[in-house]
Amino acid sequence: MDEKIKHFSLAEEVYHRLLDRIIKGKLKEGEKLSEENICGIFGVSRTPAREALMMLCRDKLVKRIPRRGCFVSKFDSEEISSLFECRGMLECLILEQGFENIHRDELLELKTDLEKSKNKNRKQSLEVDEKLHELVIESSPNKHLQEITRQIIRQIKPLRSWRTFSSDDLEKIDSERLDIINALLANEKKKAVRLLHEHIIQGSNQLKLKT
Amino acid sequence: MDEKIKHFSLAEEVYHRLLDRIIKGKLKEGEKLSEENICGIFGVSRTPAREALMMLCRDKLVKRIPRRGCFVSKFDSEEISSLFECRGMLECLILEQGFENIHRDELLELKTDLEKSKNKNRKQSLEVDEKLHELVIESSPNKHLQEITRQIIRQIKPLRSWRTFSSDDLEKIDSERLDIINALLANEKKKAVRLLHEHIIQGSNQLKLKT
DNA sequence: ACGCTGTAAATTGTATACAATATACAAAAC
DNA sequence: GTTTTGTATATTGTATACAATTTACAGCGT
Repeated sequence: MDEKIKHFSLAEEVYHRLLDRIIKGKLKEGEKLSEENICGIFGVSRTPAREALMMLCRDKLVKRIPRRGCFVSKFDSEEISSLFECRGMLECLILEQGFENIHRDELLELKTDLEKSKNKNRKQSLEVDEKLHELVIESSPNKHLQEITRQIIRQIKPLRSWRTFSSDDLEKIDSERLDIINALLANEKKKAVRLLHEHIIQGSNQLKLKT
Repeated sequence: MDEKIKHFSLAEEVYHRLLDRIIKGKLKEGEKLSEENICGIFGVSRTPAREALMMLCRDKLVKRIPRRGCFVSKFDSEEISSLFECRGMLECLILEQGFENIHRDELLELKTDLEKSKNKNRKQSLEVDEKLHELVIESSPNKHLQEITRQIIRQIKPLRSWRTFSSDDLEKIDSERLDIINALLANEKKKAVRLLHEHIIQGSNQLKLKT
């Protein structure tokens, strides 16, 4: 499925494929990523392998220790809190300012998707989640604020795969999302911001239970 | 002056020296940074030169166009506004939450520095500015929010060197800073936040005049 | 004079070879 | 048995060689 995307360079291709593995949890936190290994897996030389690792370091998904190598980033409970709090602050800041810019039609579409995905597979649920937050982010007129918010979310992504959710959890999360969408549709700004914040912190708490 | 710092690798050393040149405006916006040139200047091979360029891309100070090379980032008037607005939002968000955490003693020290640097050289003025904003940033209990705020500021740094300020401008900026410090010392939170925001937007406007 | 085309030069992307350092493990000292 | 130390191995950091692509420019035609 990644095959369709044509990359400019091998480095980019290796980067995207490693990124995918990290996000999907196939590479676990703390795992060593040696350059030779990557060369072997993807059939490239060390140069693009190294560059791919540097890009993952930029995303904070990999940590490089000089002369010792690269490791999939590890997050303790405190850092998870910190990341989600930061995300919460940014998204709420955006929503407070961009509330009026959210398109009702996309919101309604999302609501339909959400109702369809209810009681369905987890993948669809994640897609709806991403769309909802992306809709919020896009409401900001400030591209840089958008970018750093996406950056924080990218950092959080792998965490979700390291945790399995109960169907109860999933249902609760879905209903939180529905509430947010409804508040947005009803033009209830303050409520929407509050719910969005609670939803994000809630996500943090569920992840921390596992750790 | 950079010589004192011992770096782990050549790549890091080249990175820091290029960074310095960009921030000081010795490398102008849009300028081509070919790998061979960098090799020649710093006496290293292409590998560390390339890696240094990648690090500058991470900082958004350099833009890489595939198969065409790297160029010092260029900012149009709109992007400058956007960057400063983003910075303003982040610093104000931090100050609103971290107001109580700002140390009075460091603030008083800074005030002394500011009064000493008044009517002195521009370099000292810049140092006071950095300290003030760093003091605000450190007041946030959230390390990630701190980091992304510093990231935005780093992106803005070169802009200042591309503009020469009149002594009137400098005096005005200094007085703005003093007002902020006084508001912080007087525990006038709302006023401090408002002044901080105005100060940052003011900085943006002064830069845009040139562009 | 202007624009097109093709070839040569220059530059980036990739692979590989070499150097410096860290890791692992075995032997010796306690 | 534990710790230390030295050597071999493995891995990262750096340099260089090769491939692919872009850029520059001369030559040609109109």
